[in-house]
Amino acid sequence: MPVDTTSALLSWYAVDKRALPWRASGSETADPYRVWLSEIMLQQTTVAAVKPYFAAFTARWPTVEALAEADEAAVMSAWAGLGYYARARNLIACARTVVREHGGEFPGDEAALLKLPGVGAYTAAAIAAIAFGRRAVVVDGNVERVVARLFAVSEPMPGAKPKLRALMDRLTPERDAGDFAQAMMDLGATICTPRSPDCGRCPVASGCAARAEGRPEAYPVKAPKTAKPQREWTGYWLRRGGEVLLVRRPPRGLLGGMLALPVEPPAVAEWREVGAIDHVFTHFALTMTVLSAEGDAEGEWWPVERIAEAGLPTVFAKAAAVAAAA
DNA sequence: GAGCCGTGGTA
DNA sequence: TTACCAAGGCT
Repeated sequence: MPVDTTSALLSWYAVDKRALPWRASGSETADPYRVWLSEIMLQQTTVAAVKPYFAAFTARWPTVEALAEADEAAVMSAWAGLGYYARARNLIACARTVVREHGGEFPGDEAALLKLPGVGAYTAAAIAAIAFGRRAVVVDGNVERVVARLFAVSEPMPGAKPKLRALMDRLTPERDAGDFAQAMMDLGATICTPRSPDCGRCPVASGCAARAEGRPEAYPVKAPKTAKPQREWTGYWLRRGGEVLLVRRPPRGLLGGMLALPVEPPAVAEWREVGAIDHVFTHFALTMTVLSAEGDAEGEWWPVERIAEAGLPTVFAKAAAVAAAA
């Protein structure tokens, strides 16, 4: 390579890194709690979406001890709208594990981090490197894309993952592994983007094999995706005076543990159709017909005027908006 | 290993 | 509008 890719990226990052709320500035030491919280929130989620949730969580629960003592329903409600709700369930379990089994201090070892709920290979490596200065090979979607382009890896995903990790291992320095990982992720997020990489601004373009081939956006190679099935649900808006019936969904699976509208009919006679909403999940598309009635049943009764504070997942927030307007 | 698991932004 | 995509983890 014409330039040392690792050194060039570290130099670029020192000057052009993004200022992010969970990122230590200047000579500050990264707070493992904030690094962990941000990494969990950032899983498959954009920086822009995470920012307000990170601010709200750190204001309300400034330490892992505070989060460990939090009411579970309050945490689930605070997470509402961010998606992938298993992350919130694991967040609580992880905070309690850190307090109970690690004296309230996050472990610095990658292997110990990997045992925590909700912490997988990527997150364990990221926390070890960023919050504890350990050398760890951090591989996320950005890293896979950047590395696939740097080396023009032609093997399709996900089969190429081991090769991409080995290449990242080769690039990762002994010191500054955390900065290097964040440099790779910043590069992937801002310059080496999926659809239209801005090679003119890239600090390592001269060493990029995909750039040399002329089609950097062709990497990483991916297999075609299958179409999403369409599903139909019915949502029930049961009113009792100024209140509406909500139910707690089962602890696992789709929207697990979240407050929701019933999707099985409460035993009420006179249902009236008030509208329908469309929503797209990761693996299926949904049309939900919304029925309304007056009556009584078992569950949590919530004031209709304060439905926005209930912490409903977006699909049910849409349905509630349709029903409340009818 | 492959399917499950949300949401909002972008082209 | 449709399709793709984002600092993945769990089973």
